[in-house]
Amino acid sequence: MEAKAILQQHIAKTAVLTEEEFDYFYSHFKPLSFKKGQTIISAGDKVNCEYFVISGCLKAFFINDEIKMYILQFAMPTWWASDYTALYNQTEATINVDCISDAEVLCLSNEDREKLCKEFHQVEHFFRWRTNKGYIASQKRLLSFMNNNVKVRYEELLALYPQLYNLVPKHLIAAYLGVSRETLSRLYNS
Amino acid sequence: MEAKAILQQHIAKTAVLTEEEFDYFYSHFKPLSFKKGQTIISAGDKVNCEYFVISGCLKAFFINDEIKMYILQFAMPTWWASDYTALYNQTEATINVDCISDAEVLCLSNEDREKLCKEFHQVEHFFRWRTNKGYIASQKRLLSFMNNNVKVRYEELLALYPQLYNLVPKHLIAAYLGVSRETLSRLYNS
DNA sequence: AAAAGAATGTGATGTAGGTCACGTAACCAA
DNA sequence: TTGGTTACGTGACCTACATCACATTCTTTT
Repeated sequence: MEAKAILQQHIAKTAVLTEEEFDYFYSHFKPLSFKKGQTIISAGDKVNCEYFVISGCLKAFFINDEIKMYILQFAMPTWWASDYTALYNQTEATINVDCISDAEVLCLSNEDREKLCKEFHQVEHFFRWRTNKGYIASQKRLLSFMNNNVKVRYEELLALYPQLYNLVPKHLIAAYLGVSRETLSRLYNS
Repeated sequence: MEAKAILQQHIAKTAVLTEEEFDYFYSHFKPLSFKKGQTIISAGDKVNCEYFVISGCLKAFFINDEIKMYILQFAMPTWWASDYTALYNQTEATINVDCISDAEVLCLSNEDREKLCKEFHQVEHFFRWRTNKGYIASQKRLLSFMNNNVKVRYEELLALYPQLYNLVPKHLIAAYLGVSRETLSRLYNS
């Protein structure tokens, strides 16, 4: 399936748009292809867009002073990714986004999103719903962080996204769970 | 200032409503008063409403099997609180909400929110913006959890909400930070 | 096919924070 | 005012996970 149809199906779950309206909506998205390892957003950048994943897998991550990486999100097909703090506040990126595998994405600028939200009530509805989903997921992850040890969190993650196990190197899973790769390695070899 | 004016001012920052529209909007909110210690949502409840705080302070928290409490959110005036997972998925509450001090709130049902979002594009806009704020804050807290030790998180929290220091007992601050009260106590006595 | 670079496994040792136990002070409620 | 509950402090000890160091794959690149 091509990009347009994937986006259309994704949107149709929450918003009702005519073919014409969707065509217009879609015309604001810019298709981009990236190779494995390529960077989409670097800390320090001006952030203008958010990215809808068509194929492949991205990661959104933070690097601290001691050069340790923490992964905020893996973005698989039909997921969205960006540095939303930077995007909404028009500040410099503190979050990086790059490609775990070759990836195709659709890029939507902040201004275009806001414009489309204003023009179509249904588009605004869609984005409210999407953010809501994200918010709920984020709260759940936070709770799991406070409440569960690494082992439980690891099992939770694999139960939720079994694809990750083969797709993503273990040290990135560790970076998502917020533990050292050594600890994770010991964990599942027992 | 009374409840209506507080809500109006809060909404006006992101949504444009005429006086009449706002009156209609406001008519869907039910004012409620609670005493310190009273419960608003208990785990297991059916959750129908979200709550906008006019005065006082609420906490939204989770209790695990070992009867340990983790606080997801303190809700101060002009903040919203509920068990959003339960509210949106129409499932039983897993999160509790209760009153840290006497509190006045405005209660809005899930159906009314959705109805108002449908009727007024501007209301939908407001709720998108609100959830967005929440999402960004939640991501930030998650990152701080992974990246910072308790001491830094404690200082971060007090810098962000200095009122909490006097308003909220220390063991609740500990429950928000996800540490034992003993550790927190040792921390700020050094 | 060789060389270089990632990714992973595993031991030894360090440490932040948890748990348990007990004491004191503050705050209600009758 | 007295007894009970809640908040807070502090010592002794324990544990999950981090860090460092080095060995062993597995993957690219040339």
